[in-house]
Amino acid sequence: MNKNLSDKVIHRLTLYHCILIDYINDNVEFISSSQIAKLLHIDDSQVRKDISLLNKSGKSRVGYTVKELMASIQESLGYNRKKNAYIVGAGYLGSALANYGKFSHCGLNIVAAFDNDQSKVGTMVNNIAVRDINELPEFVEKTNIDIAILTVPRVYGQIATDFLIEEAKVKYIWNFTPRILNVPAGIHVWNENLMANFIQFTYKIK
Amino acid sequence: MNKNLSDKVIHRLTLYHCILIDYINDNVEFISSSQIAKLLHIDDSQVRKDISLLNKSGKSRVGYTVKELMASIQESLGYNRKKNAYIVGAGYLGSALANYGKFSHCGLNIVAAFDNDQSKVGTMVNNIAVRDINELPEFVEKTNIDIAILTVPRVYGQIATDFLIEEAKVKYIWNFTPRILNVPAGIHVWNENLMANFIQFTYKIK
DNA sequence: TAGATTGTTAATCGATTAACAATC
DNA sequence: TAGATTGTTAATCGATTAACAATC
Repeated sequence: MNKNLSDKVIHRLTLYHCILIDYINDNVEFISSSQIAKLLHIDDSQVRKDISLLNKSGKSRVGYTVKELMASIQESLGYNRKKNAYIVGAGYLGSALANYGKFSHCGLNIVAAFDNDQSKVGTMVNNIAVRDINELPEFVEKTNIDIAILTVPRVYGQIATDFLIEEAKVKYIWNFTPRILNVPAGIHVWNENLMANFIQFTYKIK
Repeated sequence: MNKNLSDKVIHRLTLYHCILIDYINDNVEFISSSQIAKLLHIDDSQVRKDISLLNKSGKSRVGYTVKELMASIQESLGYNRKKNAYIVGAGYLGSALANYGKFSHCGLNIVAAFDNDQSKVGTMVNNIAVRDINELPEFVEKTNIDIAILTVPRVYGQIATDFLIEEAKVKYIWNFTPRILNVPAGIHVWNENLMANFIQFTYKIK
């Protein structure tokens, strides 16, 4: 649909979506911009502006229809579009992600996991087989999957990235390692840097 | 130190810090603003401006001293300040976080984990004891820890939050549940919403 | 010296907020 | 009707980028 939403708008829309899930669960039919704004500690006119970008309209005196608004956000942001991916690094974090059953709600489908530790190869995590990292090129050749979830230890972050680019034609890397990956143009990296985030979170403490 | 850095500046400084770790490991003595900027795909004058906020100065023709710059960021952002916290919800994700040994690098010290599942209570994850959630109020009374890492299933997110606020005087919640928590003013929530982030990450795909 | 890099100001750009007419 | 809420414009605010003198 509309592919011109800014990163900030997209981010807020995902938060609105979270709130809408609760409203659906509570069987509430309508929601107002000020209700959303209050939960997120933002301005209500911003909420209305974001929603107007979806070409969705609300009702005066009533607000927005919860179900319609949720469907609209899902449609615009691609919640229902299936995105196949594989995990690289089947350690604690990789396994936790593999065991997180709810990723299907945002269209993420984890198809396989890879590791170089032979004691892990052949095991299963939540019905996902852990395979030898050397099988990755062949796997990608067959499946054309280009999203990697990178959960290797920090020291292997760049080496694994180089391997993914050269041998597995990766295009999207969801990076859980606490480092900045050096990648050529055209490869998209999203950093999920827990340590950095924690610093930001607790910056003001004490 | 300087407590007036904006969220955006703090975020970029944490990324610079990641890069500096690599430079230290590679025994490189100096780094220029354009080297940092290139890795992060941002403007080099922005890097210089951010660093100038630390009251740090570089050397013309040479750049910044890697060690000094890293120490300065750590000092300003509180990497070395110890922050005790406990985990609420010892499931896969909670356990993965407990097993993540490197949190000490950003000053995070996970002291305990709590769960309501009696089959988990009494077990250990990475030398951290899993305790009964009902022991939490007493534990907080003794330790005065006010940072909670919330890794319960989505449905228990708000209930657990209410409990933490009312019974455990929590002030900071690192929220890993995919929902918006309803909290009174004065309680700080940092959302680590993996599903929302994945949507944002893959928005432009296809 | 010539050349590379910082530090900083001014210009630009984008995002948020305020305000209010239109609507039901 | 009176009142609450949307939709949208204009005003404000903040963040990024461009430019360049100063430095070594």
